Amino acid sequence: MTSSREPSARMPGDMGKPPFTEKSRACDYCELRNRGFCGRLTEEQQVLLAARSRLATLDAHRTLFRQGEETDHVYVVRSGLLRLYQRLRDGRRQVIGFAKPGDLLLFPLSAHNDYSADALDSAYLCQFRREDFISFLRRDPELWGALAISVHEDLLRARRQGALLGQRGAEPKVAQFLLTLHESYGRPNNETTLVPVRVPQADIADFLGMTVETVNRTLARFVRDAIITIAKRGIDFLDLRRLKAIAESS
Amino acid sequence: MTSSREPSARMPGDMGKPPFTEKSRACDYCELRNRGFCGRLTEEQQVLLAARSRLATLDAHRTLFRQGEETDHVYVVRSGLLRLYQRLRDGRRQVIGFAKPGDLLLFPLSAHNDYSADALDSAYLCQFRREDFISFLRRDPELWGALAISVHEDLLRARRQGALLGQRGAEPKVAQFLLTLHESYGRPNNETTLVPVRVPQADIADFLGMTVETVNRTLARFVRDAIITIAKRGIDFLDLRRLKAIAESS
DNA sequence: CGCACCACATGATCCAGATCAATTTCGTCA
DNA sequence: TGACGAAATTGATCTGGATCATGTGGTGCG
Repeated sequence: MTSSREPSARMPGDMGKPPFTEKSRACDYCELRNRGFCGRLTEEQQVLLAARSRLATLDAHRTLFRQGEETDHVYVVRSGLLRLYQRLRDGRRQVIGFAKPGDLLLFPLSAHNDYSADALDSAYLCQFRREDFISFLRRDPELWGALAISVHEDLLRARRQGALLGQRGAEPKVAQFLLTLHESYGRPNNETTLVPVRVPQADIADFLGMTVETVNRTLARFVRDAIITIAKRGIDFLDLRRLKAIAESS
Repeated sequence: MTSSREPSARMPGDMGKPPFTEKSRACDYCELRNRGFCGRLTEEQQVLLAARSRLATLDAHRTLFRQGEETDHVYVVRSGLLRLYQRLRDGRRQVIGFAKPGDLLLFPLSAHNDYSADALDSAYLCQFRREDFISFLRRDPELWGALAISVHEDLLRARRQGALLGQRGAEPKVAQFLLTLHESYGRPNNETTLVPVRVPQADIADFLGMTVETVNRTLARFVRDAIITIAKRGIDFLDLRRLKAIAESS
C-alpha cells in the first residue's frame, strides 16, 4: 500500500537516508530520538517500542486514517507534515492542526479516531498496533507519563489555538500560523528561512476560521510587504521580526 | 482560610449535606463517585485517594489559584462552578472554560499552573498535594489511565471550543455556551430547567471571543423569543429544542 | 443617606471580513 | 500538448459584530 513514488526530495527533516527496513531499530538513525514523544523515552524504552513498530510510508495527499474509524493503530510522525481535521455536524471542516515530526497521532485509549489525517507532503511514520502500545504502557509505567504529557501538550496547543481563533484580526492569525509552521521546520542550528511545504490556502482558512479569500489577501499583503515569499515549493521567510510583531498585535 | 460565609443555598449538586470533616472518606457521600475523574477509579482507588485528600471550601468570587504560580496542589471539583482563564500576552483575558463537579483541575505533571481559577458560586473541592498525587500514580498504574483520559477529555473539549470560536455567528456561540452550561447542571433523572448560577456576561464574552455588548444583545434576543429567562439567581431554560437548533446552525 | 462603582442594557455608527462573482494559473492526465 | 478541474487571485458589495456613547439599576461603603 501507499507505494513510495516520490523518493526523497521533500523530506524536510532529512535524516541522512538510513537503510530503512520494515522492522527497524530505526531509532538509531532517527533524528527524533530527542524530540516529541520519543524524546521523552529512555533508551531502553525506545528499543522496546521500536521492536514492535512498523515503518509506514505515506505519499502526499494520501489519507492515513479517517475520523470515526476504529483506532487499530497509533503513529509517531518521523518526517513530513500531516493535516488533521474533523468534519463538523454543520458540514464545516475544521482543521485542528498540522502534525510534525515527533508528534503522536491518535489517543491509544480511545476506540475510535476522533479526527482524520492525511499527508500534505509525503511522510514517514512509526506505526504501532494499538493493543501493542497499550501493553507497553502496562508493562512500563514510565511510559504513562510520556503519554499523559504528550496529550497535555496537545491540550495546551489546542488552547493556544482557541485563543487565536477568538481574535478579530486576520493578520495576527495568519502571521501566527506562519510562525508555527516555521517552528515546525526550524532546527536548532539551522537558521533556514525556507519551509518546503505547500499548505493549501483552503486548509489555512479552515484552520483559522476564515475564508480563503481573506487568507489569500492577507498572504498577498505579506508578500507585498516583503515579509515572506511564496514559491512553488514552499514559503520563504524574509522578515521574522515583523511577522512576530504582527502576530503579537491584538 | 476562605471562611465559609455563604452557607448552603447555592450548592447546585446538592448532595444531602453529609457530615463534612477535614479529612473525610467523603467519597461515601459524594455524588461524584461515578462521574468525572473519580468516576473512573475503582472503589479501592477512591479510598486510597480520599485518605490523602483535604476538603477545600471556596467562597464565591474567591481565587483558588493563579496562572504561573507553582502547582503545589491539584483539585477535583465536588460542587460549584469555577471560572478558568488565562491572561494573554496582548493583555486580553481568555476564559478557557468552566469547571463543574467531577472535573480535575491542573495537570499534576506540570510544575506551574497554566491558568487561573476562581469560583463563580461557592464551591467545594477535594485537594491533593501534587507530590502525593504523583506517588499515587506511581503506586497504581491504573490511575495513569484515568489521568490520561481526563486530560484527553479536556483536549476534546478544547477542540470543540476551538471549532465554536471559529464560527462567525454570535447566536450559535451563545446558544452552544448555554447548552453546555445546562448540561453541567443536568442530572440524569432531573429535567430541571433552572441553572442556579449567575455567569457574568463579561466572562461569557471572554469565553466566546466576543464583546459584552454582543453577548448582551444576543441573550436579550433569546429572552425576547422566550427561549430562556434570566432571573436574579439563575437562567431558566424554556425552549431547549430551539436553543439546540440555533446552536447547530452554522 | 448619598456617592461611587460595576454589571447590565441599548442606541448609533463604522469597518473588517464575509459573500458573490469572475478570471487566471497550475497540476494532472489522456 | 491540450484540455479539464482544482486552487489561487482579484474586484465589488454587503453585513454582522466591534466600537463608541450614554443611560440605568443595584450594591457596598463612608
